[in-house]
Amino acid sequence: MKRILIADDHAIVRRGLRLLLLEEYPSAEIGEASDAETLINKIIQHEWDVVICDISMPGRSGLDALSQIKQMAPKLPVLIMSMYPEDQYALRVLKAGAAGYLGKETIHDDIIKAIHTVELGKKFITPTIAEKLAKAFEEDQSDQLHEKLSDREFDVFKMLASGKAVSEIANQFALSVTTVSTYRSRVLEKMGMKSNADLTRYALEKKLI
Amino acid sequence: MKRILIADDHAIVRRGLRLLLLEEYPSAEIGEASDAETLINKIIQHEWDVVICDISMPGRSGLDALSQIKQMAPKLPVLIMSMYPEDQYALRVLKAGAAGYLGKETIHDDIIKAIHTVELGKKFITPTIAEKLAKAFEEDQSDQLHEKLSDREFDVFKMLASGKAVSEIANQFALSVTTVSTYRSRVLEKMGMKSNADLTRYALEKKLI
DNA sequence: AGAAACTGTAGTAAAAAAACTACAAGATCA
DNA sequence: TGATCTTGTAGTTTTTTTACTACAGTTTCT
Repeated sequence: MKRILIADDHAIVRRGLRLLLLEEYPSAEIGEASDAETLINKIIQHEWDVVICDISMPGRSGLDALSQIKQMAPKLPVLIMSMYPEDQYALRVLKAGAAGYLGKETIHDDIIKAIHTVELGKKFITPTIAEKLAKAFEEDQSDQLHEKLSDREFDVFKMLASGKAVSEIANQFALSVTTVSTYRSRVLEKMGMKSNADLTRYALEKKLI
Repeated sequence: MKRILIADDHAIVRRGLRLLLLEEYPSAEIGEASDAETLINKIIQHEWDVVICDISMPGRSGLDALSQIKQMAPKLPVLIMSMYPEDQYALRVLKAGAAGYLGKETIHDDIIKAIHTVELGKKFITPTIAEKLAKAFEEDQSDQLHEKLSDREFDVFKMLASGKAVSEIANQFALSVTTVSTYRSRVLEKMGMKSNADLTRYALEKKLI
């Protein structure tokens, strides 16, 4: 009698997933949430065995929700789904505590396998991701976040970290404000951070400024 | 043959000051600037003995200009004028390197006296300010900037320093965004800082977060 | 007691930033 | 050698932030 909670903003996806799961576990209890808030509430109100959560719900909230869940219920396994291929974001998601990453190539069997795996408290790692993990580990990527930045991104990063406004930076580099803004987004994305203050903290810690 | 540079955005004030100065120094060379940029340019182009600068030129630029001047020409004495009474901001101005603070009660004689004083490389301090200085010193105010904040301001300060957005804070305290924004302005003003990154740095240094 | 300053609060309007989107050229991986 | 990623760049639209301003209680000097 599994209790599985699905979070995705597309009703179609939820429906598909539900059918797929019921096929395997006919008597399972399936919950649905269409946004991060509902997801959190359902987790508070009820116990679940596994959560399957799309990362790109409205408002970038997949990762946010994940960290919130990890605080509230550290043991509840959360499988993160994504429409993106198994790129570097998979690592970030795992770092944030996900029990597994289901990329866009994921097929039926993978999902069932993933559920079995994470229920045992283990992580579901596809071979592709395993390799990335190994590489990341070797490069100690997690400790040198900023090395993943391109030159331009790094410039922008340093200036943001020291408190410069996007417009100031644009001015100084003679770029459009939106360009600098895009760099900022990428920097935050790549470094898995969400505010300039995080950048400042990081830079201070690493003595980059 | 004194060379005095006046910076104020009101033509009337510049004119009045010019006449007043010429009365005392008939052969003085008087320069005028109506905004911070012009002020900086005139300082680059020409040597001056004293600068008299209003603190509230368009865009909060009085203090900014002062620190820029202090970097370019550390020895050039800058007298800061202000329409505000000699309150706590006088201290901030002095801390930023001004040679003296001329408040709204300043009279003719004070200005002349101030010029004489600062030309000798000394600071022009009125008794009122001297007292404030002493008190500030005693309280080591300069090292405990955050103690000047009110409770609400301090709350907001901490949250800003840890990277919360104004809107998040407003939400959490159930206040209007503009209210929180006002607190932010006051915090920045009181602490003599200009960006959230400064707050973060300060808070980290003092281990407040 | 009275003036001046400080605090908590918010509206309006203007400015800035963020999210999204797009695209071409170069890098890379399979 | 294609397919996929990354990088540099920017426009549009939506959301946030900021600058000003205001105002009524409190507190604080004189």
